Amino acid sequence: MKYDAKVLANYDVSIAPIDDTMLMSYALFSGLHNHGMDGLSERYLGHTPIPIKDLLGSGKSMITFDRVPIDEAVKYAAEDADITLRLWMTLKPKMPSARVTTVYETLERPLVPVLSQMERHGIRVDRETLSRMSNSFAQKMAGLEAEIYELAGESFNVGSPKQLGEILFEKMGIEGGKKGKTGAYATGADVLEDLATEHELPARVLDWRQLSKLKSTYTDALQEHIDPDTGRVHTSYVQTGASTGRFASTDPNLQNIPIRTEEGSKIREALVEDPGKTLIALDYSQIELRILAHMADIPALKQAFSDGLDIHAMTASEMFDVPLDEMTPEIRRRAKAINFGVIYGISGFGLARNLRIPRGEAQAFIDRYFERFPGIRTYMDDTIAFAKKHGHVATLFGRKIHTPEIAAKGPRAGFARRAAINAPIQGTAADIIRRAMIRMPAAIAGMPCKMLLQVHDELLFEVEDKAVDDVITVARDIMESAAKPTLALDVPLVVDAGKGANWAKAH
DNA sequence: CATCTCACG
DNA sequence: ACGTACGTGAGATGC
Repeated sequence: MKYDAKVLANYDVSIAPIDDTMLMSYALFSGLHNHGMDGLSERYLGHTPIPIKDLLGSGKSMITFDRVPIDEAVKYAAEDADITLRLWMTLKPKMPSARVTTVYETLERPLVPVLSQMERHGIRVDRETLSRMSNSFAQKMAGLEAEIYELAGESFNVGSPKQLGEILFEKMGIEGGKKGKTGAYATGADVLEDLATEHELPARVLDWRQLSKLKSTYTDALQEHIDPDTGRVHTSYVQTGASTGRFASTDPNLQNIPIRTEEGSKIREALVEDPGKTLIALDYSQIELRILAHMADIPALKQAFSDGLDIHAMTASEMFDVPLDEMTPEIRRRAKAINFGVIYGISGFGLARNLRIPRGEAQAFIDRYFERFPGIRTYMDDTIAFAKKHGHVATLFGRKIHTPEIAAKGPRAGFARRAAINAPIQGTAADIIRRAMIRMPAAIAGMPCKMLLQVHDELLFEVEDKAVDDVITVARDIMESAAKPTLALDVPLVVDAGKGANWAKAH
């Protein structure tokens, strides 16, 4: 429905009320299968729809729908409408559960016009900034390539993991090359970082890879996504994109714009305000840990959030018996890794790899954590037991995430258990920001302000300069109270705000 | 088209 | 004994 709503909006047509079979399927069956019309048609109607490829072709010779012969277009469009109606008649009676229906009606359906608007607004991208950065990256890469060829004693494709593996582990004879399932040497960043302590070449390759990634995926690709009509980039959110309730962002993905490294975060300087306006970024502080503290009912964590303390420092203090005023960055870093690990369904192996410590040590940390916060283990055990009994887990809003592999044997069971532990936490956070987004248009109605982007725990707005502080006040209030009145969380939700001429400055 | 790699929360 | 942190999308390579 979102796609159709956007097409119709070009002709000033709006539609209400709506139903959407894709969203109905998502509310009913997230985690079980995908929710596209073609798949649903095969599953429920036993009918394979005309593939759009048959009309448009693919790749370079692909045509647009307006150039499809009318008789073919009619058959396709009529089938599309017919199947959608038949799917609706099939799925509507499958929604007897009050909770699933509530999720569909309050967290899925109302988002369609909200996301349509955001996608239509798009965000302004400064092509010149990207172009300059692209040239700079290209120069630096060329310099690195020369060094790499010199160190290797020959030229090769640095971007080919296969060729790089052969250079490192065969030609140069570096020890410790490990081949994966497919017989290729592993050359991921973890591997190269280890080698880089002893060898120049892998260190240079790591630098090259970072630049290559930034250039191809961001500075170059983003320019190609600038709409010539609007001068802006219009992402597409896939409302059913993640099983947990999060969205996916595609064409381009604006939910993975770099920020973690200094080089990378400069990309955000190219995502800019319209003249006379300002970008505002509001993000939830530690929302998943807050939800964990509430769901697992951990008094110490809840108290720390209520008191506005540094949660990772508090965890470290509790775990390692270090007073807060004697906390060191290294101890805090370890506690932070453990806190994140808990959200992901912690394992000794995973924590050991993340912290680069022996597995036994990591396991000792985890044991200690469970000792100090026994509610965490109870939450994990209860969640897995629930998943085994019901075949799904749920968010605090009642969103179901099905866990069909929870009964599997072997390594798949481990994946399923960790996913089951994570899903209610990640999913509840997703539900909360969805609620904020749904309430936002009414809250900012009349203000010279547009909501542009969502990045899982963050919303980005474009606001006329004079209204910046008012919008921050209003939008923050909507976000911080988004769980209410459905949920009475034992922890406060806190939203940090920033503003600036571009996305980097707004952070 | 599968695989590897790497960007984000 | 084995293989593991959760959720995503996209570009380049190579078959």
